[in-house]
Amino acid sequence: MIALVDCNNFYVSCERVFNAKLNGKPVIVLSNNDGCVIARSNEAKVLGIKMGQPLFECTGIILRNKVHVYSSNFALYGDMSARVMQTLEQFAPQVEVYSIDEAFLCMKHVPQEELAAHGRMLVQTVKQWTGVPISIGIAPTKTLAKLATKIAKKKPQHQGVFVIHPNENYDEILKQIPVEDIWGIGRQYTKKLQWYRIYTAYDFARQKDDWLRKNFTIMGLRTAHELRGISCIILDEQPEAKQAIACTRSFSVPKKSFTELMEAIAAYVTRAAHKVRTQKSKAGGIQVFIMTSRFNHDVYYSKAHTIELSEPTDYTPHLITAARRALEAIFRDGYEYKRAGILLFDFVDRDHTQVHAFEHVPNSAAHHSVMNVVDKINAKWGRHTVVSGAMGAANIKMTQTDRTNRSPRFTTDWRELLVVKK
DNA sequence: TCTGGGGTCCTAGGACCC
DNA sequence: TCTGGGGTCCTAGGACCC
Repeated sequence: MIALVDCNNFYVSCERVFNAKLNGKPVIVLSNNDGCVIARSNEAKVLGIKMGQPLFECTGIILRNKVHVYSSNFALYGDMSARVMQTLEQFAPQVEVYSIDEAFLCMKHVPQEELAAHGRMLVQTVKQWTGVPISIGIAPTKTLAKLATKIAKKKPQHQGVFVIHPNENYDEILKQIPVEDIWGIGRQYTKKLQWYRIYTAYDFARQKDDWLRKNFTIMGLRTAHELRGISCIILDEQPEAKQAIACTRSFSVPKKSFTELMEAIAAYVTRAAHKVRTQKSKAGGIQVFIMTSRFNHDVYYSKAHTIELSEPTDYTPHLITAARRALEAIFRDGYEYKRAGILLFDFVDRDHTQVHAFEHVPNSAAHHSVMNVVDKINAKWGRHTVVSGAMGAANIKMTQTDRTNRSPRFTTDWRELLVVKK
């Protein structure tokens, strides 16, 4: 049996841990630049605020209902996530951290008849140790565990836990689940399924294998099997190193000049390169992309350029140089760029890199030491203590993004600890 | 006026090889 | 009228996830 633990309205719950006044009130958390709604308390959901909705579309609702609005504070959410995961790891032999607010747990050490009670114990413990409310679905497969979690959330009588037992007939449960609520069925597939008059998880699971395979690829077939109780997606405790690492941002104020864009891109490369070093890889390629607002169709410009590096590297200055070449290839004067980003990929293991036969790579050991020292200093004194000059002052803290209502970094910055009493 | 960011996997089709 | 038949690799694009 597999359990899926899902933190309820995670970002909102993180804010509530440090601000009890928010309990019972409508609260939302916004994306970068305070652009879209990315988390909502139950009270905010009831008001009709949608996931991903642009802020300007719901200002009316917000003002009328005194909705509490927060800019995103990922330093806080990331740290709270780690606390939740550490707690879970004490109660399960295997834990797969699936996202910032979700984890799959192996439940095979718990007897069938004790699963629900065990789940309730986890709910209580995580709440007590971290302050974060969670819901748990337990089932024979990951896809069913996902469904079980949805049910657990919807019905308070379950106390945050819902179990689908392998031997029970759960057709009635599947009949209540619309196809769009199935893990792996998104917007396009929902449309397609409805066209075929397939409306519930029950309908979907009953379709013939070859038809599923043909219309929804191997992924759709796998999903159907999982709904039938046949496990196809294994618990993956240690996911592979990433195949690509990206850093992209929208700008609150559009950028027009090459210099401005290049400074932003240097900042993104710096971030991504640090992540690459953390997973002990070197990147063999880099892609840079820039685009104008995708909502203005009259003057839309969007272009990407990829550079293959002659030698895989994790050395920030080399990556910035390559990024500059890529930007030179796609930059056009006269546009108002609204978004830019970089992607690093084609990773090789840092410790097993092949040296190019004819190209002498000078100082590669020195480069390694430099990056090592930079990373150590930044880990100790803060991410922006030593940065590349190419970034430009404005980009050092990526301050081009607006976050007017960010809460303090309660758990990761000594200067921003929660003040109980002055 | 204002619209997030970071990933994964699969498939079809073309290039190329023997 | 006939016009080989498989492979592999790469890429772009489309779907999905949170």
